[in-house]
Amino acid sequence: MSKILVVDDELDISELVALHLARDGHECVCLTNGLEVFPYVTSHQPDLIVLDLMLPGQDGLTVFKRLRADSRSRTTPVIILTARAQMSDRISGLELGADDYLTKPFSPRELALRISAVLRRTQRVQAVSEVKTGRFLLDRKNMKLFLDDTPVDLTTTEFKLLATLMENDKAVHTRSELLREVWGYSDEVATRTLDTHVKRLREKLGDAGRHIVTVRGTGYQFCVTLPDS
Amino acid sequence: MSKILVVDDELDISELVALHLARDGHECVCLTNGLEVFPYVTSHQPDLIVLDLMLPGQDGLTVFKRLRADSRSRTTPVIILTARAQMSDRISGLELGADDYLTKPFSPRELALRISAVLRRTQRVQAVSEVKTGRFLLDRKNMKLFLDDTPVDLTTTEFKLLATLMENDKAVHTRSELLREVWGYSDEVATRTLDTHVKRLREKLGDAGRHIVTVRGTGYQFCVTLPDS
DNA sequence: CGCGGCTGTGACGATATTGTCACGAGGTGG
DNA sequence: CCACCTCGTGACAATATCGTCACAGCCGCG
Repeated sequence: MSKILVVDDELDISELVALHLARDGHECVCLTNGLEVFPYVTSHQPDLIVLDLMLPGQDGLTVFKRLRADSRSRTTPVIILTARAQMSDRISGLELGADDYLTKPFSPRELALRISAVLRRTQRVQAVSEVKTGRFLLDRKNMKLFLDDTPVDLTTTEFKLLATLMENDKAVHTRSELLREVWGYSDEVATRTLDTHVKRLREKLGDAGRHIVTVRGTGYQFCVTLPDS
Repeated sequence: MSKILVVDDELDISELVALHLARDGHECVCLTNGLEVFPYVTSHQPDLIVLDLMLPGQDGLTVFKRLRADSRSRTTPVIILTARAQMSDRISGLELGADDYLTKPFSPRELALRISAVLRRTQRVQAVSEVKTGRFLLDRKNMKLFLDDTPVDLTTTEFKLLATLMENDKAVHTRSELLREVWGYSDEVATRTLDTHVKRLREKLGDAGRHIVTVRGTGYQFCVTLPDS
């Protein structure tokens, strides 16, 4: 469900945590060295990071500060793990804007619950702006489409058309409905504009263009799953 | 700065907390009875609620569940106060989506820090003073840009524009959004001001100017990494 | 007071996007 | 099987958007 990065030099803790997270359906990656964190985060974009402060290579607090200073990871949720003796570190972490922290020793169930709570907050925001269905991810806020995680450049009209079609899987949109919602036409017009745009959209989508299904005499629908043929 | 509602039947705790919060510039209101919370929240819309579980009238957990069930308060940040003996309640609170919790006895400073951390997440009150990403280092405090560790002289408007674009990697900023945030325009204006400044900024950045990407029909985005081409 | 730096503006050209047209392909009903 | 209707497509023109440039105004400083 979500990509969780766990950074802890104690392998028994990481493995126990990973087991719990996998049970919740998350994809979990474990790192043990502070120097590995930043390169991993900027290239893999995890949904959440569990970060121990006591790390070899580069200590957790330095790693955290760097994550918060970089525009690619400054909003990535981070839960900091602290030892009881490190009360001052935990307060420093809070001051830097960690999303949560947990004091060792902790129960894996509690960590899993905190992770769920943080993800719920951050994914609630995402749910409003993103539509993810099948091979498609539609980012409304940024007017971007990703197909198989690859960005596809769409014009604003193409994006609006696709977004309208994807709003409800398999919903059939009439031509007049699409012309009204995407183009603002208010009355019946005989125009090939819609056809041309559907064509251009299908071209840009390549083989995934067939997810836009023509309903003859009515309009078009978007189908995530297609019958094999 | 923010309206904080503190709900605790122990007045000495509430008053100590209120004193600390006032020191941080917050406006603090204290309630002692669980039945008073919901009516107050729906009419006053506090920015954050500190909620003790042990309450007369209506216990804190029931109050919290009601807050989360109502659309007016579903997203209001809540920090739950628990006694050490109530470990099961604290986990129940997390499962319901509390933003944080604190176990009694606690230091008022720690609560104040947690409140700041939660408000920071929900309100984006503070911006990181330094943004370092890729070849760029943006020093907000001194209004300085360093490109490949070399200082680049920017005017105040150029700096504000770049800082806004760099806030979140790949976030697309519309023209009207940029005109509002950098120039303070409040309505739609047809102006080439933004284009001219983007041009001047790109000139000063040299080859790194291509990190400012035009999104036709929408505006601009800042991309730390660019596709090779 | 003059000069230089900064900023905003409008005109114009370049580029991208969009709409239209004509024609053919494909589907459907009689 | 044929006529008719609907849709797809390629080419082209129109329109919208962005980039650029030159200039003017403002402000601060020497």
